[in-house]
Formats: sequence, C-alpha cells, structure tokens
Amino acid sequence: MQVSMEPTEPMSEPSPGLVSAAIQAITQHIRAEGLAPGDPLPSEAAMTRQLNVSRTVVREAFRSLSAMRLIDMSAGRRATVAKLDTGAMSMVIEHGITTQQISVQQVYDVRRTIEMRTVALAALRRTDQEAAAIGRSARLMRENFRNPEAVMEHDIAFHEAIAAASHNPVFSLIVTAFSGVTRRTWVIGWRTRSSDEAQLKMIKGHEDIAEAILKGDPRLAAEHMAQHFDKSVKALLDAGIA
Amino acid sequence: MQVSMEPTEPMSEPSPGLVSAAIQAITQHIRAEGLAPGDPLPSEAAMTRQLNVSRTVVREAFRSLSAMRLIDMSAGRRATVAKLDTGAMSMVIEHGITTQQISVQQVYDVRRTIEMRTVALAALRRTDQEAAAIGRSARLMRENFRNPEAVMEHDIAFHEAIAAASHNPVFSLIVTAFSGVTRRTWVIGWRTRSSDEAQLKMIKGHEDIAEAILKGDPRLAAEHMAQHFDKSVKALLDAGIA
DNA sequence: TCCTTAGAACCTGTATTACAGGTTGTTATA
DNA sequence: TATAACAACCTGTAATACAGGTTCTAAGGA
Repeated sequence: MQVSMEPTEPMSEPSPGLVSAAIQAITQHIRAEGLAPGDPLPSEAAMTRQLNVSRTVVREAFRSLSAMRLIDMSAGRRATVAKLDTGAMSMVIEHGITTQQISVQQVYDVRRTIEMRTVALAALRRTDQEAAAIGRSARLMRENFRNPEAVMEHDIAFHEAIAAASHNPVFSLIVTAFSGVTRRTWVIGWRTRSSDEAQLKMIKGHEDIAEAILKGDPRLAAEHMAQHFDKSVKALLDAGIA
Repeated sequence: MQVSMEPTEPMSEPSPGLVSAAIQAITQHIRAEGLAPGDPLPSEAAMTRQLNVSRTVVREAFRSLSAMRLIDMSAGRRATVAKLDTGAMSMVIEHGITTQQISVQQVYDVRRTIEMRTVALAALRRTDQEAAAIGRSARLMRENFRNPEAVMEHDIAFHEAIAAASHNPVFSLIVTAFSGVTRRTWVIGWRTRSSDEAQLKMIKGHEDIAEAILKGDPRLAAEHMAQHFDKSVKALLDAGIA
C-alpha cells in the first residue's frame, strides 16, 4: 500500500508530516461538506484509502482532533463533529501558567476586560431564566458560605452563567477556559479575606452584580463587576501572587 | 507487555481511554518537573515503560499534545516543551466558524472588547520600539494601498503588534487566534469601502490609533479603536454577514 | 594535542498485521 | 410481528519492522 515513494500529489505539502496533512484533510472535509455538530466523519479505513497512508497516520490525526475536542470519538462508532468545547483552550492556558509563560494576574486582567463586557451584555440580553440562574448561583454562594469548596464552584458557575447570558458563545468559550486557572487560585484569594465580614462582603458583591443584571442596568452591572475584579486582584497581590 | 487486565492503578481512570491517561501523565510530568519551554520530555520508549502501555498509545498522546502546540516534535529528537502558541485556539475558533456555531459578528464583538483594552495598555506600556513597529504597519498599509492582500496582512500585523505592546501574552494569544478569521472576512469589508476615499479613511483610522499610542494617550487610543471596529462591523453588516 | 570523521546508539516517522470488543443492521426463528 | 442471534463494520490497543534523522563518541589523521 505504501508503494509510492514519488509524491502522488506533487504540490502543497502543508507542513512536514503525513499526520498534519491528514488533519488538514479532515478539517477540510468538514468545511467542504458543510458538516454540523453530530454529523459523522469518514471511517479510518476510508480515510486511509483516500489519503493513501497507513491507518497509523490517520488514527493519529483523528486522535489529535479529538484531543482538541473538534471531533468526538468512541469505540465502534464513527467519529462525529463536536460541539464547541473549551477543552483545548483550557489546556493552552494551563500550559502557559504551569510553564510560567503567563501569570495569574495577567489572566485576571483579561478576565476583567472580558467580563465587564459579558456582564453588560447579560444585563441587556438575559432571559428571565438566565437571570434566575445567575441569582441562584449568588444565593448558593451565601448559603454554602462555610464551605469554601462549594462557594468556589458556585462562584465559577456564576461567571459562566453570565457569559452564557451574553448570548455570544465566544465569550463563554474564553470565560470557561479560564475556570481551570480560577480553581487553582481561588482559595488563595478567599484566605486573604480572613474575617467573615470580608468574605460576606465579597459574596455581597456577587449579589449586587446579579441584581443589576436582573434590573437590566448594564452600566451598574459593569461597575459592580469592575469593583469585584479590582478587589480580587488586590487579594491575590496581597497574597504575593505575581 | 500488556499482561495487566486488572488495573494496575485501581484509582482515577481520568477519562475512558489509555491515551487520555497518557496525555495527562505527560502534562503532569511537565508540571511536576517544572519544565520550561525548550526542555526535553521523556522519550516515547521511556513513557511506554513507565505507563506500561504500547508505543501506539504513547505516540497518540504525544501527537495530540503536538497538535495543540503544547509540545514540539521532530524526527530523531526528543519532544520538547513548546512556547505559548496560538495554534490550538485558532483551530477551535475556526471550527466554530465553519460549523456555524459562532458568527463572524460575534468574533468582532469579542475583538472589539479585547482590543479596546490592548490599545489602552499599549498606549501606557509600549516601548519606543513597539510604538515604531505599530506605526510602521500603519504606514505600510498606506504604501501598499493598491494591493488589498498586502493591506490586509499589515492590518493583521498592526493589531497583533498592539496586542504584543500590551505586554500581556494572554491578549496576544487571543488576538492572534482571531487572525485566521480575519483573513477569511477582511476582503469583504474592504470591498464595501468601494471608493478610494473610504478605503483611505479606514487606513487613516489606523494611523490615528498608532499616533495615540505614540503619544501615550490610552483614552484617545481606545476611542479611535472603538470607532474603527464600529465601522468594520457596519461594513460587514452592510455586506450581509450575519 | 587538536580537529575531523566514521560509526554506534538512540530517537522518531510510518507501515503492517493481529485481535479484542463495541455498534448496527439483517436475518432467521419463535 | 417481535425478538434474538448473527454478520459486517468499526474503533482500541498491541507488537513488530524498518527507514531515516540526531547525537555522542571514539578512532584516526594533521
């Protein structure tokens, strides 16, 4: 099957390597066929024949796309086009953090920038259901106030819910991608708020945001969000996080 | 070598599949060893022994990380930890666009939000060298004014240079990730500016931004950037881009 | 002694074969 | 007609083989 030592396609070696070429062929197929999430892709065997490479190469290509969550794979079934997912972005951000190419503070600056916008959009566009979900997360933060782990998860859900209410999936994608970083640093900020009073004040900040969204006041919502982030960054800096 | 049908590690099968486990083991290794960009990773053979799986599995794991640009691979050499790269993010965004899960307009809204910040930061933090690079891109747009392709590339370089001058690599990462989308839609916006006058006006907008950055005026810079995006979005809408 | 060079050792890239197990559609039987 | 068994196809993982690139070392020559 690997007779051809002469390139059957003399043009356009896209990047060194058959696997890269296969990845490109697959994404190209999705584009050309106009596939939507859930639609099935060709089988590995079919791709093997079409590209005239070994199954190994095709598998590594499929697996790579699966790792980026561009496609879904499962045993016995064809691979399918995946719904938008934050998996790859999260990994890139985490990689940047763990290799110290980006700092936590830089992430918070980006979050502040983006979430000042998502909160304003949410105030303008949120459905009643979305406003309720945002309020519920804030309420659950207060109710679980003695359980930091729970507060954190509701905090993260709060911000993701706001991003969802912005009705722009790109914002959701980015905000959700940062959640992993938040999980690793959140506790630090919580601990610097040593008194019950300081911690409840932080929760109150979330309730203010939720209320502004409910009222549909984008300017007020953005203001509260900005204050929230300023305090969070200050807490991280106080704890010595660069 | 594959004797174990009983799980040697009874706990924490992270997700169904040996490959996912291998990916996690590699990223875990990077974290645990505190590896920096350029540092070498274990060879495939070493990983094969350590995880007690076949080389196939290890290879697919390495390849997946390579596809996300978290590691660099090349024949004969060990894989190394990669510098922060926009590859994976670009692919996610492009996937969202081609499968119509996100719209071009939504991307522009995100870009506007982010770049109003990067331009303000650039005005505050830019080095003289960075200010010069930004100005140069604007100038090259005007000089190549009859060659749309060239204008586009300098336009993209302009925005990436501003992001770089913000001195926050996360902003750079995101802005650069959007460049692919820009390349696919830029011409549409250019065409709606049918007259020379309208096209030169758009270039003038870039020069205004560059000047504000040079002067170190973040408010003015952000204002010009906002106007630029408002006009660009209007141009896309006039052309019927949802 | 120092530089050059040939080669060994190790590494990745790709192909091939094999088999286990999941999924799906079809057919035969109750 | 409904159900159950089966065949065909698919992916998951393993093992092996070989080609070609990289690196280090040691032998040989200046």
